[in-house]
Amino acid sequence: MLDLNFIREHPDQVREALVKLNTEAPLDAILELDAQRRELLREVEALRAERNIVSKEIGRLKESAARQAKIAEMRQVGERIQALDDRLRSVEDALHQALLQMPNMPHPSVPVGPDESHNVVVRTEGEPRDFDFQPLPHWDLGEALGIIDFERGVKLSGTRFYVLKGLGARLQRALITWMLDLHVREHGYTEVYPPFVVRAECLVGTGNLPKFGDNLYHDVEDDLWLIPTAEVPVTNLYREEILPPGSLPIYHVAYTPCFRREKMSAGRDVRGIKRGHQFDKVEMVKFVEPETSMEELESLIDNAEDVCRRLEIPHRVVQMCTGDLAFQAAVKYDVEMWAPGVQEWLEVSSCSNFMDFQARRANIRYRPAPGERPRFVHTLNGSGLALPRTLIAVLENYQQADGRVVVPEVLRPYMGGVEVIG
RNA sequence: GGAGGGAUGGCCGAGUGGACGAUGGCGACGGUCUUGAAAACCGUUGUGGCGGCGACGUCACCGGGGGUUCGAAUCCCUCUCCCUCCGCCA
Repeated sequence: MLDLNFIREHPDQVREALVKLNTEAPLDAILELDAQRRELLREVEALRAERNIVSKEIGRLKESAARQAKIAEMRQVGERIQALDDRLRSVEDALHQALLQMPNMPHPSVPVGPDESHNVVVRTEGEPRDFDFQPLPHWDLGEALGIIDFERGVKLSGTRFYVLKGLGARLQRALITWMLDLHVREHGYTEVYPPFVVRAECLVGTGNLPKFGDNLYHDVEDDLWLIPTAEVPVTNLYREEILPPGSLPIYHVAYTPCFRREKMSAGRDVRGIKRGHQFDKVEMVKFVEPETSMEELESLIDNAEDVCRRLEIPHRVVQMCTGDLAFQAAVKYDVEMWAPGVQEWLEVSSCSNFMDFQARRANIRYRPAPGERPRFVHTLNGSGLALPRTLIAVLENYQQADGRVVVPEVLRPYMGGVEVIG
């Protein structure tokens, strides 16, 4: 959510940003509703002040004609307050709804462009391996090795579901545990195990609702939502809280499954395990002081890249241009691993600085020092990493001519010493 | 799932229609006293909206929302959460 004061004072900046984002939002409605709200507030508060004073007088007066007259007078005032309150409430509801539709403002450093074709490759690390044979895509490797079962996944749950089996399941579990250990031991994160279903408020807090409900699984009976990412429960850990002085920065890392209906991506990437309705992810979430958030973003990206480095898989960092920026993000970088089988760069991590956008929605504040006024924190998050795509990259980069897959060095202790799959 | 009891400030806890944004205690912070500390004593100690350059004024907030009333922490409705007992259960 944007600061209403900011919108009121800089409507032209906001309008300009919307053009850069190549999107639309109810800016004019917000300005209009805000003006109405303030006018109504002024009126209703003056009446309330009057009523407060006279009501106290009434309490002191003995029963008399004068007292009855004042009561009658205040009854009228009460009716006017009631009427104004009703209008005020509907204006505030409409204003709030409109504000929830407003995307974050892009950070000044974000390159301007209409769509993903204008994203910028910031750096590339590692050399793609030289193959003396034709590297296979993971779906062929996985099936041949008996570690991915697509058909039975579909039998159980429909399209975009699959089953990992044997050393395939083990490899994913090894990756998860190793990544968690890496972020906890080397990068200073505290591990969190959150609920996988949340209330709607949490999704509003992170920015998934109300705009992107189509992409979520919703249990109607209990009105709970399956999380699309650990970002949702972990960011909302401190919803409606004022963190005491000295709390920041907070670094959390969580492993969770993620559930996405993918209605918006129907038909894309249907082959393999790249895009499923359910996938695992290790997610890093940071709560920091506003002044530090851009540096914190750098180290967050580096933490994600470190996973790639240690797995010895080539990766690159891509900065999203304004037209490809997520609704909630002020800045966003993707980390992509090279996958030689499918011959593409796979997005294994998405690292964003939301500034105070989520903090406003979720009302997450901190107190800089004892006695000082609370301020909104800045929130950031980044995958560290998404499992299916990392699994793809491992399988495809470490495949041998005979179809077997070598286990990356760092994972062997987590694989019970297994060095080769197949 | 059934029955009952609760939710008040950082914490504990009083308050059942009018001087209550809220008694008191604890904690924290500042001060007096002291060589220093403790004790004692004094003081400070929530969040947000609106108006104002500002001192400040004003409105709202006693779990959330709605209602009754001239007036609500207090009465009514509703939702959420917590606790106790019973049932079921990995």
